[in-house]
Amino acid sequence: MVGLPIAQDVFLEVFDQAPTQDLDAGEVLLNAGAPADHVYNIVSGMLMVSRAGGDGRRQVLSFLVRDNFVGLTATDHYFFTVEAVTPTRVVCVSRRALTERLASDPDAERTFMNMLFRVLEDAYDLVYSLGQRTAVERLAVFLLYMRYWKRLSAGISDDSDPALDSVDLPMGREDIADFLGLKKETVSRSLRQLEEQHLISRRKRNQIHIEALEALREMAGIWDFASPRRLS
Amino acid sequence: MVGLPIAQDVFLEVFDQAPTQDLDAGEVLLNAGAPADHVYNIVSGMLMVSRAGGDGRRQVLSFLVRDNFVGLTATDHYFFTVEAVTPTRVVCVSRRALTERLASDPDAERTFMNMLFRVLEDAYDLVYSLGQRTAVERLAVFLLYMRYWKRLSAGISDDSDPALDSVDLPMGREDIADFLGLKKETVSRSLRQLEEQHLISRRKRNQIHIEALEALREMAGIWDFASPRRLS
DNA sequence: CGGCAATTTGATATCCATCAATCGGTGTGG
DNA sequence: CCACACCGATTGATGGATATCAAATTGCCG
Repeated sequence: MVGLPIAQDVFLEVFDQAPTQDLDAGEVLLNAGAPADHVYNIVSGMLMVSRAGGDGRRQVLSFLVRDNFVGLTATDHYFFTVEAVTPTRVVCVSRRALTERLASDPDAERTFMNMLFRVLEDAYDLVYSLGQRTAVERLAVFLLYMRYWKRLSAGISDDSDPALDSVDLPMGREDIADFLGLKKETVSRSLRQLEEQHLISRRKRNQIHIEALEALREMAGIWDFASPRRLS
Repeated sequence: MVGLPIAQDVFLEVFDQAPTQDLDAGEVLLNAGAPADHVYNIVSGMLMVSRAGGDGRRQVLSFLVRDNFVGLTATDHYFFTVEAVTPTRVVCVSRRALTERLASDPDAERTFMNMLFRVLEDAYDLVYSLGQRTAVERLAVFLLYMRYWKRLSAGISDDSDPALDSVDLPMGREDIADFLGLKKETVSRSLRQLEEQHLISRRKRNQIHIEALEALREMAGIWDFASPRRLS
């Protein structure tokens, strides 16, 4: 539905000869309310999925990177908006084509359903964060997710690879805030707080050096999550 | 995975000759960490699904009623706890049996996947509530969900049926609080506030009369949700 | 180098949490 | 049938975390 990390081998075939589409940073891929007739797979870059209330409030539901999947819904209209955070390339497949592929290939269908479960687990992780965790804790979790996404994007298999010591934050503070149920000022202050505790440091505004990974994990309380494997 | 409103016709067959199990109020059906070898379907009563952090914090993920489905995960261990809110009867099927049924019946599999999407939409509704809405707004949403659940449980098809003017809150204030990311005192005060605005009234402690349905919907902002159909 | 937008920082306000009674139903025993 | 005790809910008083409003600052791009 919203974002599915996908086992490449299963779906490459469907997406292989599909047309690609390039998006600039900030460009909208699809809008809430539009007919949900296509699904997309990310080749490179980063997308942001969000849902807007009628009164200007907005909740960011997820950030998606390479090999994630976006655009599937239970109904025939999207109920979320997807836009590019960085320049992004996607491949585009009609919903029908995907459905047919799944119907004709039980293996693919099984894999697909497992991915749905993973997305659901991610959603519940977010629920736990928003319902139970403090601002600094949410930021700690977020940074670990960014680290994981970087690992995915770069295809790094070794968790202790030094390249993962720093992570970029390509999205604005307000996007982070709307993801974590905070305000942008609070995001700033919480980052500062992590810095003062020497868990992170910053040279450039949007690049975070992780100084104390284990302490950050401690603060994030990742063991309270369904998918700690991905954060550790 | 956590709670799936299920199209009865598709699954009755699997669950038909399955053994039933009765739970008292407060009794635990399954514990986080246990091997995930069974799935359950609710016949009557209400279950509560929750996830506990290592430090005593707890997030209630959902309340489930008749025909909802519980116990499926992507991994081989439950990562949530399920307990009965009211006396509850469930039917119990081994995970293998369900998997086989789904593998052999494309229709069932399709239906099942659609239900997964619905669960996911519910999870994102909760994310929106926790991230963006105030305490009173969350209570308003919660009451509308309770109304919907009552409608499901009682099998009422007409949304304007006067039986739906009142809803029971069989769970304690603390359970509601942990579902909505609040504290029990705030739940009390928010209910009082809804009462003072004449949106609801109370005769018995756990029975809410909905005095102004449309105003309550307004306050809940249900149009900001993925599944407004179910709340209206 | 200068201007602009995003971020950070500061001061204050608000909402919700916390801590502490009190209330009110419910069940039990006299 | 009433008195009492218990437990959850409510209410009250206060505190703390985050939001809000308002500068300053930074860094980026022309």
